[in-house]
Amino acid sequence: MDNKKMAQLLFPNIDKSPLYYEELYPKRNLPEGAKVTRLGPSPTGFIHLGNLFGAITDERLAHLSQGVFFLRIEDTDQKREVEGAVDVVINTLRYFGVEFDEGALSDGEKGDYGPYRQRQRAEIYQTFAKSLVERGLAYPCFCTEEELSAMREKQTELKENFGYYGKWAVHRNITFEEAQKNIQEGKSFVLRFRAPEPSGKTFTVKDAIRGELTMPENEQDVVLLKSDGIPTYHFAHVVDDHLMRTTHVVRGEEWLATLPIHVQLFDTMGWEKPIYCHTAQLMKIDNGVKRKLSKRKDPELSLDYYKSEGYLPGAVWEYLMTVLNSNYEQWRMENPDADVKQFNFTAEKMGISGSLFDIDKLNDVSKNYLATLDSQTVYDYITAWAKECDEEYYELLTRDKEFSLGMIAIGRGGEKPRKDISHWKQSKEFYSFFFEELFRREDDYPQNVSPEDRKLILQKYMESYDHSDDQSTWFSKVRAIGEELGYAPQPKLYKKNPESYKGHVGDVSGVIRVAITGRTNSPDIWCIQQVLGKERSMIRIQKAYDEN
RNA sequence: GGCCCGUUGGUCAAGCGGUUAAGACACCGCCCUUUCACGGCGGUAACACGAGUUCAAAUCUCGUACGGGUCACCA
Repeated sequence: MDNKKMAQLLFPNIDKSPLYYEELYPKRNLPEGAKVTRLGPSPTGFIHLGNLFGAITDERLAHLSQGVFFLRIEDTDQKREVEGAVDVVINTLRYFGVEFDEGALSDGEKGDYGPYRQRQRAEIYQTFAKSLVERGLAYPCFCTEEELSAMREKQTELKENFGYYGKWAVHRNITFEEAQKNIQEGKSFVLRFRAPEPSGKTFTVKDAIRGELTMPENEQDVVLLKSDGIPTYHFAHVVDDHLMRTTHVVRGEEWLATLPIHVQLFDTMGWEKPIYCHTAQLMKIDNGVKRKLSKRKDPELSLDYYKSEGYLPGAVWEYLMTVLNSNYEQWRMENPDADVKQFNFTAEKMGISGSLFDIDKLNDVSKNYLATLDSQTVYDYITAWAKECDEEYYELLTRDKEFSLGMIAIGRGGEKPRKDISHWKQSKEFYSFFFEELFRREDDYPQNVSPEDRKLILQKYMESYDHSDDQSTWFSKVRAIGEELGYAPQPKLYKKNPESYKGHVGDVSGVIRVAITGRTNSPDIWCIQQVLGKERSMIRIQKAYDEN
């Protein structure tokens, strides 16, 4: 009877019963095997690759099974909340192609299982908390922060386990009268779970990624509701994922340690547990040490970074898929043109040890991905990116669209497309010589060619140049110029008899290449000249001639 | 410190008691080739260590080492 009184004392304003909510949020009517997943970011304004990693897992699991993927904002910690962070989360995820079926949206909510912002669910948590008090499974704790840290110090001293449990749980057996007195004195309290007496027992759960896990039962009297009446993650997770009828909980392995709490809570509530999928952490090398990606230390791993560098969402997906599912690359080789969504993504194929984030691999995947796009598509993406991130580049790209399209088209399409570009920011570097504003000589002329010959080559080149020559005519002229000056028309000839020649046609074209592009390495010169136009090409040759 | 998770080449990784221990990225060499890129061929390079179980162990068990996570009125 005391428990009922206690419950009423603690939650005088709660008048609904758990049953009310059970009926309000009935089981979902979904096809057999459909998975319900959720992403539960806290609105701190920082969203990183790890979040996307999890989001993709959630999204694939749900949609491959005709299930539901929803967004729940876990804003139970008011202190850490950053203004506008919810929109940042939603917009960033949308940019990266993660769409939710229901949940919190920037302009409201969608779905029948809301509200989807945890602070708005306070009453729901309190209803279930109240029922736990009634059952004698939760109690108020009036310890202050100071008292708790003093306790912790003592535990350290005595080398006992930290925490609020067993004999350390000072308010565990608080009486109704004591509680009433404290409340009347205006003391604030948290609601703690009354864990079973320490027994040393273990239990096992099946994790979809890790298989069978054996862990000790929880014996900590964890906090269910904070003094402001808002739940901790543990309680919110259990209540929400039950009422929202989540079937699969995907989260990072840092949650493994608290899994015993969650399992115990589900069991005492008498609810069916979701299937847990604890993903491996994305790691990075820092001073030779492999460590978890950290929000504080790794701003370059925030999703905004990839956006601002101009990595395409599709490319990032492609990369993440190779990390997420070990058989993805194999599948991709067999299905080069298939949509990534056709891949049969499974939790079982996910790795269990932390993966290092590999920027080289991302770049490679990204190059392959971008090579499959047509010029117009690339133009659209690249200008959209530049508009937001690089005004100068945007101006250059858009002042003559046909020109830019021609530039992008070089080496694109066909059997063996060039793979020069991994992300848009880098494309500016790559394309720089197409624009007078960015053009400069970066490399030296070929060593084999003397300064005198250099000048002669450029002169003869100008004299013989005809913009309407096709590629092979053009090249045979270059060859002829070289031959006249003593350069082998074929590299092979030169290699056979290096003494008989000054160099070979590659050296001759190298001079022209440096004159036109400022570099020793570039796409095909003829193609570049066609895009540049006769006039600009000749100006560059002339300029190089004058400088030599 | 307690508890939990992990450890296959430089990186990502297949592997599920018998394999010459895949593949991808990076690197190197060769070929193709006017440079580069693309493409093709080839190469260097790995089961953390020690016991045990077994005819047989990268695979199972136990220790050790190392790495990571977690022990909040944060998620």
